[in-house]
Formats: sequence, C-alpha cells, structure tokens
Amino acid sequence: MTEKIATIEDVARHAGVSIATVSRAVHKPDVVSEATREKVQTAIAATGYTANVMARNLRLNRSGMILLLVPDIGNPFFSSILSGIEKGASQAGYNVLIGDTQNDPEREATYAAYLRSNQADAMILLNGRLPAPLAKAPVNATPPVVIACERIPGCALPTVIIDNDQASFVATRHLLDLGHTRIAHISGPSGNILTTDRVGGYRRALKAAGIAPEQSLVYRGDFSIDSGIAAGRALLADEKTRPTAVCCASDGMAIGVIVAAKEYGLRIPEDLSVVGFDDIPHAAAYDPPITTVRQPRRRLGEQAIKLLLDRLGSKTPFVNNDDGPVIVPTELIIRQSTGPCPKP
Amino acid sequence: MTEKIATIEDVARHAGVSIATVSRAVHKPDVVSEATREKVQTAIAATGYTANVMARNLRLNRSGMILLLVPDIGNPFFSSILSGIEKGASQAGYNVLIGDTQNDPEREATYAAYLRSNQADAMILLNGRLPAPLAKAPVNATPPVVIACERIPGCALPTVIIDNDQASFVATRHLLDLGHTRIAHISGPSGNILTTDRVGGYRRALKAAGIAPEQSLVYRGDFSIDSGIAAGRALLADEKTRPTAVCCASDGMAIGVIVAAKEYGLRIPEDLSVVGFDDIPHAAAYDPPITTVRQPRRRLGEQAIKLLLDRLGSKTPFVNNDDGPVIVPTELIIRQSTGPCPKP
DNA sequence: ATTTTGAATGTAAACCTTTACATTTTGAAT
DNA sequence: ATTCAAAATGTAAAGGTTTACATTCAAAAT
Repeated sequence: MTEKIATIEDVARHAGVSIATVSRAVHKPDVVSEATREKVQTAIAATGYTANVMARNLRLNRSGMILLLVPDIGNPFFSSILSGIEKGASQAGYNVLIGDTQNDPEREATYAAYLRSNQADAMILLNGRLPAPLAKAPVNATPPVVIACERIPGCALPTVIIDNDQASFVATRHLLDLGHTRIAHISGPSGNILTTDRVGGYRRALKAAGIAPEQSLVYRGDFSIDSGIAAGRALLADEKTRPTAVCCASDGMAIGVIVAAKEYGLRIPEDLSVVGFDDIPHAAAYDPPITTVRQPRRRLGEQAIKLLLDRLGSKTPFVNNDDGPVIVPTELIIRQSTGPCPKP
Repeated sequence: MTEKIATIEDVARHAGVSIATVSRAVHKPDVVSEATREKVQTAIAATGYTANVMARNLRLNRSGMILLLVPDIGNPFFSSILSGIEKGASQAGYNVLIGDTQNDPEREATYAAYLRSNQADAMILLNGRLPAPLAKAPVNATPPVVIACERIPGCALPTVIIDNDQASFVATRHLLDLGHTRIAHISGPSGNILTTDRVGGYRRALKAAGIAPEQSLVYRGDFSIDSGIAAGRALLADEKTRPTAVCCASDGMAIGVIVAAKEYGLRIPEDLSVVGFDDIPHAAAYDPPITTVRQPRRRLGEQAIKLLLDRLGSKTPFVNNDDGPVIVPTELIIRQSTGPCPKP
C-alpha cells in the first residue's frame, strides 16, 4: 500500500552512479560533470526523490527550525510580527515553529528544551521571560536566542523593542495637551515588563505636568477586551471621582473601556477620551476610531529575525552589542476617541 | 566554548552499561532491572543528557510534526481553531508547524512537500485547496491529511466543517423575519467554497421567501474590514436602490459595512441591519454589538486534530467514513446590529 | 549436578544523508 | 608514449538513535 519512498540510493542506482555523486549533483553542482548532473536530474525526476530532511539534518547537525515563543497566539497583535519573522526565516531556509506558551512557565521550559534536543536551532522570545533552563545556563554560554517585544531586564541577549516608557509618555502627554488632568491608566498584568514601562511613562508625563499620580487611577488588566470592560466599569462607576481620560496599554482594553463608558451613557470623546496601544486593524474601524500608539509590528518581526540570522550566520556570540537593544520607533495615531477635556 | 552536548553514549559510559540498555531504561523501563534503571537515571542527570530528537526521529521514521496550512495567520478567526489543534497535538506528543500560505499555490506546494521529505507526519488543511502535489497523487494513496473549515469538493479525505449553506440561510432568514426584503450579501473571494456555500444559503432563503435574488445585491469581499468598507460604500451609495439589510460572510466585513453606513449617516439597526459571520471577540464589543453566526472554532480545531490522531493511530486509511464530513453546529447570535425593516 | 527457563544485557545493523579521503579518469604537457 | 595535474567519481565513516538477535547469567526444575 504505502508506496516506498525513494531514497538517494534509488536515485544512484537509477542513474548508475554512487550516492555521493547524487548528493554532490544536488548540493555542489559545479563539482560534478555536466553529463552526470543531467543523468542525476533525470533519475530524480523518474524516482520522485525528495531528500529525507531528517537524515540530512542529523548529518548536518541542524534542524532548520526556529522556535518562536509567544504568550498568546490568539492576540492579533502578534500575527503581523509573526508574519515578518516567518518571511525572513523562510527566505533563509528556516521554518518557524510557534510555541504558544499561555504564560505558563512549564510550557516555556518544555519548548526551551527543544534547543538542547536539536529540535530547534534558535529561538525568538516574545513572551518577556527567559525560560528556566536558559536562565540557569552559565554566563558565558550564549544560546542562539533573540528577544523581541518584551525586554528582559538584566539579560544581555540581543533584543529588539519599542520604547514603551516613551510611547506611553507621549500618549499621556497627548491627553494632557488636550487639557485633561484626571487621567487614568489601564495597564497590563503585574509582573509584565510592559506594565512597568508603560505605567512608568504615564507617571513621568503626569509629573512633568506637575500632576501627582493617583494610585486609584491605575487599573490592572490583561490586554483583553473583557479586562478593559471590567476596568472601565470600575473606574467610571463613581461620577464624582471619574477621570476624563483613560490611557490603555492595549487597543483591546481601550475598546473595553469605551464599551463600559457607553453603558454609563458617556460620549466618546466629548465626555471621556480614550487612548489605546498597538494600533490593531480594529482600532481604526471602531466607533469612534481609536487614538492609539502604533507599533511597527511587522518591522519588529523583521528586525528580530534579521538579528537572529545575522548572529547565526556570522558566529558572533549571542550578546547585545554595546549599543544595547535595537529600538524601533512608534507613532501616536490621533483619531477620534480623544478630544478636549470637558468643561465642568 | 560550545559545551559538548551529551549523547546516549556518554550516558552509557557513565552508567557502565551499553547504549541499548540506556535506550531501554528510558523507553521500556519494565524490561530493565531496577538497579540498572537507577544507574541510568543518575547518569542522565549527571550528564544532562537530552535525546537528540533528530536522530531518534530518523530511526523511527517520523517527525513528530503536524503541518497546519492556513490561508492567513493574521485573521483572528483562525487563532482559536489553531489553539484547539495545538492542544490536542501536544497531548499526543506532536508539534504543530503552521504554514501561512497567503493563498499562494506555490507556498502550498512547498509545504505539502514536507510530507514527502519527512518533515511532517501529517497535515491539516484550513485553506480549502488541495496542494498540487497531493492532488496529483494516485487515487488509492491516502495521504495523512485532514481538511477543516473549507471543504474541498470531490475530495474524500476526512473533513470537519460547519454547514455554511445552512448557517447563511438562517442568518438571511433572520433578516427576512424582521421584515426586510432588500437584503444584500457580501461574500468572500470568488473561487472560495465558503463563498459558494454562503451565497447559496442566502439565495435559498430569499427564494424560500418568494423573493427573486438580485445580482447587484451580491458583492465580493475578501473577509477583511477594508473590503467590507469598500463593499458598503458601493452598496449604500445610491439612496434609491439601497438595501435595508446586509448579510456578511465575516465579522470583519460586517464591521466595514457599518463603518461605511455611518459615513452615509445611517443608523444601525434603525436604518440598516447588518449580520456578520464567525463571532470573533470584536463582534460583541462593537458599537452596536453585531448579530452574527457563531462558529465553534475551538471545537472545529479539536475535531480536526481528533480525526487526524484517530486515523494516525489506527492505521485506518485516510478517507471519509461513509457518513461524510463531520459537521459541527453553528448558532445565530442575535445582538443589536439587526432590527425591524424601517417603514418607508 | 545438570538442564531448562526467563530475565537482563550486549552487539551490531539500520535509518538516510553528507563529506573527507582514496581512487579512477581525462586531458594536457612533456 | 609517458608523466603529471586536475577533474570526476567512488568508498566508507559519521551523525545519534532504536531494536532484532545473540549472549550471558541466575534461578528454578529436573
């Protein structure tokens, strides 16, 4: 039933040459005579031969696989990054294996083991945490790992990120410029470096404007729409203490806040201004279109894979240059979810 | 520098046994004596041994990889399906390699070649098209392939889908029940089976209500928000011929239509009713929340991987049972984007 | 004491490549 | 014709596993 798959030996027999010659005809055509090369080509076509990648990789001691760890593949934020990475990788002859870690350290560890077991040649981390087995590695061992999106403090591995602190600063200042003074911030989950950095930028902007940050105006979410709704309901419940503007760490949460605001009968942006983060496609199509910080997601992915391939190719050790992480610029996209502070 | 990675031989030496015993101690513990098993365990721990998966797979003639072909990883519709598949696969010890084909037949062919070259043990197709190399395969050869989401007409491979015709019928009838008679349909790209089936259900519902389908009320999109905006602008431009309801083949396009409708000053649902398809998370959070056909996406994924693993395990040939494709039920979720037909 | 059995372990082949090295062939230079 | 160099090809090892088969060993049965 299962038709036997042709091996290099079948091709060799068919072409009347040795297996070494077949291999050379394929991989080093210039070292083989014109006539033989053709014989081999014919034989390959005749047998329908495809090299057994597993055997090949075993011999070459590589897997041709790049492992990509993402916290949540369901988040559309990652998909463009991913496609940037995928494109670069496949051009260089690599496949991208996506590991959806769901923020589970155990899953991270499992995937990280792929490096040791030769299932992956390199790894890109989008999840902001060094898997345990890697963290334990000796200092001078530099695993082929690149970090993107979420920097890992104290980790010297090559990194490509945006300046989250600054981006959040700019977003908050946009609201300040519109005259808002009671500005809330809906952050990511605690322990997440994005949370730290973006809350930091928010506070810095307030302080720069001479406003004392209030603890009660910072609310934790998890980047999802639902967490934005919950945060919005809590923040906006009390008419007296209600902020006039909210700065969110994701577009999803911004949408959630707007949903909650509408429940309270608030108009956007007349009664409440809302800023998002990421600029996912749905941000522009929402009602109202959402002012947000655009992340150059595709570029993030492209830079990450570039950094990785450069290092893999050049045998330069996997440590950051002295210049530190690569930082790709963000842009505040002003749409219609933000407006002047309402007069009391 | 690069610390030598321990092989099974190192473990054997360390434990004072043969490599065969090491292998057995790991994979067939019951056939090895208690004492030896412990010696081996100690040796493994001491050497930090991890089996070279490549060598192992070469020997076992498997790759442990399931290839998943999706037309567009950026479409959030796929992510839940994906996570359902991933979960089932990893429980069975498989990895999922995602191939983003971008609807490019060449990329599809490239990925399909992975099956031959032992880079993947099986394949799940979400892209509605049999890659060329597979289509050419002899009739009785049944490659380990499962089809999900988009059925392939005339293809006997195991398939799990929703009843697109019926779902579209129900969505359209919902609008008819509300008194609408001028109902437009925004479809997927031509050549896509989803387009055929959903347009079919739409027409069937109209006919059942005694309404003659109008060609000008069917507009092609590509499932994206932008294509929905374009379709909406075209459909709603002329006040005289404007439909009072639109049935869309994706939530993204429904959102696009609403964006366009608002440009014309139309209120949803008072002036125009809109139905989506898929029930992505953003559908419920939109303003207004969108009436849509919920696809049980996670279940689709789970069923697909189940079908695949069953076949892989049982050596049953990869053809559909006589019962035909597995059909998972859909549900019309009625929200606030649909309402009674406006009185003229 | 000898044979038989069964369990535990070892030996070596096989999986399919790539490639260093050895050998043969070719063609030019003597 | 002979020699030599270069080009083309072949041989065999290596890569790390798993496993069929062979061997050893201890204990039970005779």
